[in-house]
Amino acid sequence: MDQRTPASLLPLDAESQISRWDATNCPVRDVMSQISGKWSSLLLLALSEKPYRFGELRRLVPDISQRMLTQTLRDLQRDGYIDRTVYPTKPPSVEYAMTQLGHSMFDPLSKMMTWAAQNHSAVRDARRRFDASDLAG
Amino acid sequence: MDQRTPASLLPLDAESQISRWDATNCPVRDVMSQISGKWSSLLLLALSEKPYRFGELRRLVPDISQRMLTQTLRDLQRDGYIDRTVYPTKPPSVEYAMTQLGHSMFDPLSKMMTWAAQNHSAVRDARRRFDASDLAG
DNA sequence: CCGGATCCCACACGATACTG
DNA sequence: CAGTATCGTGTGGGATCCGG
Repeated sequence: MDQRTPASLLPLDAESQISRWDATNCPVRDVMSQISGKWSSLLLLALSEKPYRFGELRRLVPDISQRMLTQTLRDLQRDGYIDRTVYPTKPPSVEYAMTQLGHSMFDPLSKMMTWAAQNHSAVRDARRRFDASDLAG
Repeated sequence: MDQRTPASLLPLDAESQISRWDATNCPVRDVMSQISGKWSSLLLLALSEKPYRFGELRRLVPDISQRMLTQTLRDLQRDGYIDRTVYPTKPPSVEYAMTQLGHSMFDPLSKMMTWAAQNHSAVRDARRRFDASDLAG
């Protein structure tokens, strides 16, 4: 099925690799903790298509609060995934656009999201089975 | 089962897609919220190689607490990514092994982890630049 | 050896009101 | 329009002790 041992990173001599990934020294967690926020992936999905303005993003993701929209966009900008451009028009408008780094990151991320969408029912089934069988014990 | 065109999922007609992904109705977040836990990806990385016992995993990820190791393994089992087998030996031993579903999920996940490891420095640079320039203002 | 039970805290996230 | 400021909460996660 899948060829494991991705490019290089995971030669998976686990004893020598994983043991060094403590909390303060793990690049994977350092990078992914941002992406795995509640709204990051959805905003990246939107911006992977084309740039959007603040209000547009707000309408695209209706159940996000202004606070979290601002904060998530700021964090994504901080990590270099998106650019923020202010146009000093009469009512000011701000446009967010995905950077090159953001696109290169969204490529594998979108595959994760696709997998999640396609296998959602399988995961839900596994959960129901687990809850039904093992919980009473 | 998936009424919402997840197959193509990302043709990114955002107006018609994202707006429906509210908190209670988003398969992507439902699946990924588990994976994006602090320890899930590391344990999946270890188990993608070969099965491990509880104590072995504990030694592989030294800074994890027993509580979180137990809980994370339980959640991964619940979602169908790993199997748990108890051998009733004198001191009981428990082995965890990745399932087929787990391997199919780890394939895109490992690509995300590879990207994170390879682009860690770029992200860190972006952060330093952002903190230096924008924070004072 | 493999956990469960309990206590506790930090922080992500939400709701609301206010500003340039 | 595009944010900031403040307050409150749920929960992911750590430390520790207890049990089969």
